[in-house]
Amino acid sequence: MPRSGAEARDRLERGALELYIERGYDQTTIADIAARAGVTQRTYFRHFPDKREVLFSVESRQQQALADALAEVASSAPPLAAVLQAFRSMAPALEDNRPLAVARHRVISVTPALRERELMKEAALGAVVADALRQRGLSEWSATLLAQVTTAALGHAIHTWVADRNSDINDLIVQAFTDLGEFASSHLGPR
Amino acid sequence: MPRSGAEARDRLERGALELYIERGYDQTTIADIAARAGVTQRTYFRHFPDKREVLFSVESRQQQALADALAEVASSAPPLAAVLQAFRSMAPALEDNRPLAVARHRVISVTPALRERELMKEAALGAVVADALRQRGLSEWSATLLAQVTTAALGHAIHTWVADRNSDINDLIVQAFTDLGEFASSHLGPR
DNA sequence: AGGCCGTGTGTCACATACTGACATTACGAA
DNA sequence: TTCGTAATGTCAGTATGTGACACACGGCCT
Repeated sequence: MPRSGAEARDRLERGALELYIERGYDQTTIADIAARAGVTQRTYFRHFPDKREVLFSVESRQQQALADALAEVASSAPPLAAVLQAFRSMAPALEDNRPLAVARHRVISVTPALRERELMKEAALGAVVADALRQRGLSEWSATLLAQVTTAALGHAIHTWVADRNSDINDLIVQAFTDLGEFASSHLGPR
Repeated sequence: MPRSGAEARDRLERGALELYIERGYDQTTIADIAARAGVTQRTYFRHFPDKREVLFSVESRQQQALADALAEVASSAPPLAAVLQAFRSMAPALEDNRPLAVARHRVISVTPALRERELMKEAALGAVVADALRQRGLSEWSATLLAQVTTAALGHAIHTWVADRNSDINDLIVQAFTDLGEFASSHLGPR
């Protein structure tokens, strides 16, 4: 009964999120997820490499979107501003499915195994930023440093966003970058 | 043959690192590690909760050391400077067992599962910093933001350090913080 | 229409990570 | 010596993840 395969994958994603929320990640088995989607365990593992990845298909799309956004930023823009602009361009897509993001976060925040994977995805985002910065001529050191730091700031903004139901992700991102600049220049080495 | 328990734990840690390096993480089984340490699988799992944690006993000591260092920094010091000082106080301990750190990094960098765990440990370090900053009166937002960002910078410094055999971790930490301040103030909002 | 082919799926068998329950051994204190 | 405790061993079981092979559906070509 293979019509497209994408449908089964979709059912698996939705079902997994439901089950993880209903009875918790540890109390959910792959067999449960597969059953709810009307497929076999083996089919689950053909769509996702492990039990965690089923929650993170969004991230790969985000990663691609970020790479595209970074490529489109004027090369004349200073590095930090370029990253900020790229991050802000992700805001609409995020706001669009906020409910899903909140649901996902509820599970992830109480499940160490999922938190680990989330950190890995954040690191992947950082790698994308680092690549872009390298292509803009920054040194290996500077590109990686800026990428890691800005990605951490983005992560913090997103975390705050999902925790506070009347907050705007765009504002939070800008706020994070602003505060960052303020702290750095006022407390360490004003230059 | 329970002499102290700590000895077995030690043998497990050393043996695991050896095996992970010799044949790779995926090609190593818990049974292998236990056998090399002269114990049973079950004993391994009494000392470590899973296959990854055996490489990260250093991190918990670092975490404690960082918490202590943060508590000792003069409360008059501005936040970023306080964090920097605490980070620098970890330098000697790091330099002391550099060879071990390099060996560990070799395995971790080529093993996604271990990289994930490493990110988790970095996040734990970030949580310690955030706690300290909250106690210094920073808002939840600022404390977390600064903690995440500075920890990312520290992580970058350490990464560079293990990759370059004639580098000094203390210098790299200072360099990271300096560059951070420079970038932030010169490219975003000079204040 | 009929036959071919590729992709998604089911089935089976298996290695390995982890866990709970209970028995056993070493070592130190009384 | 005896007793108690902490570390270990043993056993049985569940769950994750993987390889090999067979089957089914749908499109394509002639």
